[in-house]
Amino acid sequence: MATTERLERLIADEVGECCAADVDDRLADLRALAAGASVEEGAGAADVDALSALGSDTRYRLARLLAAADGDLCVCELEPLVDVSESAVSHGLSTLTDAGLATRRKEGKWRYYDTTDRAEALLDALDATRGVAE
Amino acid sequence: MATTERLERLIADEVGECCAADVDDRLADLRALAAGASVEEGAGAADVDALSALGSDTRYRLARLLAAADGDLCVCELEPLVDVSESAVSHGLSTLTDAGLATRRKEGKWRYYDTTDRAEALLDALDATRGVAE
DNA sequence: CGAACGCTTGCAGAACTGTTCATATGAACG
DNA sequence: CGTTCATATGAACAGTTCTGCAAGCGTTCG
Repeated sequence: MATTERLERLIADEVGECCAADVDDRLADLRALAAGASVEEGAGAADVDALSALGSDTRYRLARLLAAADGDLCVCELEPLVDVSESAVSHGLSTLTDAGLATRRKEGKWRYYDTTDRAEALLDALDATRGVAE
Repeated sequence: MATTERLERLIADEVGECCAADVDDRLADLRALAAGASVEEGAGAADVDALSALGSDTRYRLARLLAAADGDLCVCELEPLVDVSESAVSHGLSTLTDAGLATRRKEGKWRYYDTTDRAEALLDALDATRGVAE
C-alpha cells in the first residue's frame, strides 16, 4: 500500500526517525480512533440520514417553522410558507419524520407535525455557533 | 389561492366559526412565524450548507475522525481510514472547510485538518439525542 | 534548477435528489 | 355508499452530487 509509505515519511518528518514498528503503532492508533468514533462501516447511518434530511432548503425551512411554532402545525399551514407544491411539502415532512426529526399526529382529516428533540438539538447547535468562525 | 380555502376550513374545523378576518389573522401569524424563524428567502443558507456537508457518509466519517483525534490530522492519516481515494478525501475536506466545519493548516508539504466548534456542536447534538425517539 | 512529494482541482460519467404530475388512501359527511 | 377533502405515495424528469482519473500547484531537497 502506498499509504503506508506516506505515513512513514510523515512520521520521519515529525520525529526525525522512523522504523516499521513506528508506522504500525501509528496505524494502530488511527484504527483505534476510527473504531471509537462510530465510524465503523455503516455506523452513524442514522446521523447521516438526519443531517442530509435537514440539509435541503425546503426541509430545513419546514423544520425551522415547526420548531418556531408554539404547538404543532398541519400541512395546510406550512404550505403557504414555503414556495413549493403541497406534494413537495408532504414528501419533505415524510423524510423528516423518517429521519427522526419530526412527529406526525392525525386528527380527523388533518395531519399535524412537530419537531423532535433531535431536530431541536441540531437547530440549537447551529444557532449557538452562528457566525463563529472556528 | 386554493391555500386560503383550506386554511379557512381548518379554522372552521378548530373553532367552529370562521370569517375572512380570521383567515387573515392566522395567515399573518404564520408569516410572522416564518419571518422570526430565519426562514426568509435564502437565510440560513450557511446552515443548510453545513448540514448537507455533514450529510454524506464520507464527509461525516472524516468529521468524526477529526473530532475524535487529539490534535489535527493530515490527509495521509485520514486516507487509510475511509475507503475512498485520496482525491475524494481531499474533495470532502475542502467541502467541510468551505462549510465552516473544518480548518486547514499548512505545515511544509503537509496539510493538517481539524474540526471547528460548529462541527463539534453538531456532532454533540447528534450524540446527545442518539436513540431518543421523540 | 529539476525531481520527488503531498495535496488539490478540473473533468466526466454514474448515482442520487428534489420536484411535480397523476393517482391512491383514508376520513368525514350527506 | 358516493363525494369531497387532506394528505400520501409512485413514477418520471431535470438538476445536482460523489467519485476516480489525470493534470496542476506549491514545497522541499539534492
